[in-house]
Amino acid sequence: MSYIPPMTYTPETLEPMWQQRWAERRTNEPDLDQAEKPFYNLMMFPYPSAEGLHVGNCYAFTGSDVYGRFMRLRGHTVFEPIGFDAFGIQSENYALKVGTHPGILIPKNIKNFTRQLKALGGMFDWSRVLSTTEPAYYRWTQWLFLQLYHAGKAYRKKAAVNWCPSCKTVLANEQVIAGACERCGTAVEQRELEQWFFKITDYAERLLQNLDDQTKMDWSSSTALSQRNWIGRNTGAEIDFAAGGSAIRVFTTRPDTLFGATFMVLAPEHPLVDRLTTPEQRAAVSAYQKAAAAQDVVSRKVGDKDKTGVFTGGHAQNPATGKPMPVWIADYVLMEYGTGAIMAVPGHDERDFAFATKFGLPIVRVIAGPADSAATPLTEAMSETTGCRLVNSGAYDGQSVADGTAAIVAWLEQAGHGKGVIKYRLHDWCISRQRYWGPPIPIIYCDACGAVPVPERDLPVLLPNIDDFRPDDSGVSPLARHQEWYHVPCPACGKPGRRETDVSDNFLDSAWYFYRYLSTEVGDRALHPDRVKAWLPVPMYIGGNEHAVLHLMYSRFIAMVLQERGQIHFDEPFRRFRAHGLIVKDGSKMSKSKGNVVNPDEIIARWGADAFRLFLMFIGPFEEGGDFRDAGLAGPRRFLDRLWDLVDQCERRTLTGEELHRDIVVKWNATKKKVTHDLESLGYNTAIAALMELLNALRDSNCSSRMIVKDMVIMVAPFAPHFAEECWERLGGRDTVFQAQWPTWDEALTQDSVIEVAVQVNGKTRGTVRVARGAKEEAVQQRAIQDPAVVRAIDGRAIRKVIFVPDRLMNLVV
RNA sequence: GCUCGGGUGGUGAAACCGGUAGACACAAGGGACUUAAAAUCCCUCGGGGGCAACCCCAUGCGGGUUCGAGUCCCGCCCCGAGCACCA
Repeated sequence: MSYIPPMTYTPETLEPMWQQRWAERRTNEPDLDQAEKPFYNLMMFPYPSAEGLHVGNCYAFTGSDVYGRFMRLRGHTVFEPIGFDAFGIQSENYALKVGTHPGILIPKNIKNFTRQLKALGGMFDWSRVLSTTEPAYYRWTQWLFLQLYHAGKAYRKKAAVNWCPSCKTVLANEQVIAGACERCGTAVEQRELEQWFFKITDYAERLLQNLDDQTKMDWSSSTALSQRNWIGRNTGAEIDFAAGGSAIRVFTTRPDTLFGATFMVLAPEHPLVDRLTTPEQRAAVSAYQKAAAAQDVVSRKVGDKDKTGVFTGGHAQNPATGKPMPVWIADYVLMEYGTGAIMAVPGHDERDFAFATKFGLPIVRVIAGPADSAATPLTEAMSETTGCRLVNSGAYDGQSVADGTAAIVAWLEQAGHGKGVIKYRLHDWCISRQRYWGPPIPIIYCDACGAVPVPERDLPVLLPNIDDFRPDDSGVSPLARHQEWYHVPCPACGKPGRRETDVSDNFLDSAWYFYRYLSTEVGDRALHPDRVKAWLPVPMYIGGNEHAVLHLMYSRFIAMVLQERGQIHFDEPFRRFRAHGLIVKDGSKMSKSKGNVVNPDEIIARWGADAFRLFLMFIGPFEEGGDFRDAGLAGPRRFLDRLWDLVDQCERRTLTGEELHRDIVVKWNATKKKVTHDLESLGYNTAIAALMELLNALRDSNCSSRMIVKDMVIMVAPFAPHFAEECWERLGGRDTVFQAQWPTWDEALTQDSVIEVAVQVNGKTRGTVRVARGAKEEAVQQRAIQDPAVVRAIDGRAIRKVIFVPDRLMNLVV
């Protein structure tokens, strides 16, 4: 007899070996044109930061990968692509900080990310990897801009940006800290610049309605809710107030309070301000306008401020009461929402109340609650509506808020003073960035022809590789300094033209990357029609809720435009979306300043990627996240060690069902059922617990059935792929465990034939009885009243009532 | 301020539709093996009482509904996330 050395589980050699085999055998590179049951398993692609993969990335990718591998074992051809979202302000700011060109930094970061992602063992198709910074990619980002342009969904207008007068550069909102530049601390002001916008507001209603369409969208409810709030649908009315020969148009959600509108407030930059201002007030008004403009965009909008404002000297007329209303300007009214002007109803709006109180303007009650009369004084704004009625409102007195609203809107329409309208909080998408690190917007300005789109054949508009990519005091993108790039003939008339020097928003890159994965090797188009038809929309998208509104909303919008242009066959790109939870460390958020950042490389080196993956999926419900504690890795690793030994000892001969212990057979079938259901619903933590239970049961009963062990290896494969591959091979499997069949179970064998039923007396559990499954009430009761503890609890009293839940519990009420 | 999500042992967490609260795992303590340590294996492990069989208390707090509540309803407190002068 030859000596067989004990097999030992060594992930540090085994994992790289399998990663290499997957690459050599092209295990994870599906044929996109011939797939029988295609399944597109998408996860949000990472931004390749200099720090490398963090635990949050690992968590998200593992959770998504587990699902993809599970679907593959269930017989689908799974496409699981990966790429890098490497353009944008994050990369650029980091490059500025370390003083290295992003064109040098990014490839380095991508290389590091690639190494780490491979070490984590994801089922990625590395033959189709992409980066948004490659000309072969952003050529199509620019093409996409042109699609929107030609669809009439791209337009230019002036909009405010944050401007640091010291750094002489545009700042993103997140670079403004408490009204000051994050780098130099100088007070930030706003500047008006011509920028490109996409008309996402044209789709507000559709974006909202599709959220309720179960056939198109099955999303995490929290994500859908964020989108609803972001779109912010409001019903109300637009009302015109006559003022000095023209009309001030306002939007209100409370037309029922029209009789309580005692003054008007315009945004400082409202176009009518000039005309309404009287000579005596002119100086004060211009000073206020100037001060408002000097504020940065962020602090201008932050609430809880003291109300400020200036009287213009002009008046408007309330169409309902006929009374004159002084017209004020104040920065609490925002130009970009509604019409930039409001009718102020101080009695029933908190902000208007504060303003009226401060400046001594009249406050009138027009809504009364059940306990109020028309004359009850208002000590604060009253915004309740339920059970309330209109007062001091002429012919409308006594009507409910709902009836009054309808009646006043009807009167406004009939009298020509206004109409009922729906407004959305959603703003058009500003895609211009006065920056370097992004795809140049493909537009050329010509004195004769205006803004001319770059012809498709001239794409990509390459981002020139300039050394000085810093923003400077010119106030325009650094690209404007690159003379030979900047000056270009007009594509329409051939006369000298100038390129658009802004680049597009990073979110445009990520709004379409999942189409590009399907055509990475096809150079001449962004959308591969047959593959788009076969693989999209995405059946399962997993990502972080931090992208609930921006990325996910923009991707939906882009799909709607592409569908209208006949480029794709759907308007909702993500059939299912699931948001994963957040990983914290020892109870608090991981951050560099706290020094509690976990380095995945170290974890993998110490415990192995499989143990790491198993641990991440085990620490809590995937959609809720969990708490990372280093000690916790021991459990999953021990589980793998034990399963490894079991594979080692497992019997050569396959035992038949009859030879196995009944308890084990039940446990085995119940586990297969539970693990399958849990994986379908991303209940990874409980699926792993069930596998651990089965392993414990096998060990306790000294059972090493080959049949069961094989099933366990398959079920553990989504979590611990390298481990499973090796075990599979040792059990005589070939090629890859991922071509195995997912285990099936016998429903009749998922429960034991004899079960324990709890016996309660007056709702308190006093004992249990073992009865045959499905036992009748009488039989259970007969056994129950023999239990000594139950007898004691009944204490000779008569049973008044019996509650019986078959196979679970009996409650005797005395 | 508004809108979501969440409060269960020393810790991470389980608990199907209202039906035996604490599965699974970590940590801790004790034991076996070992010259020793590591690893491994076995036992204990919400709190209190009792020699014991057992009994009482316990899912953030206070009420309620129910034969029965971690789960449902009402009112609070705390933590996390998002939105925020949106008319």
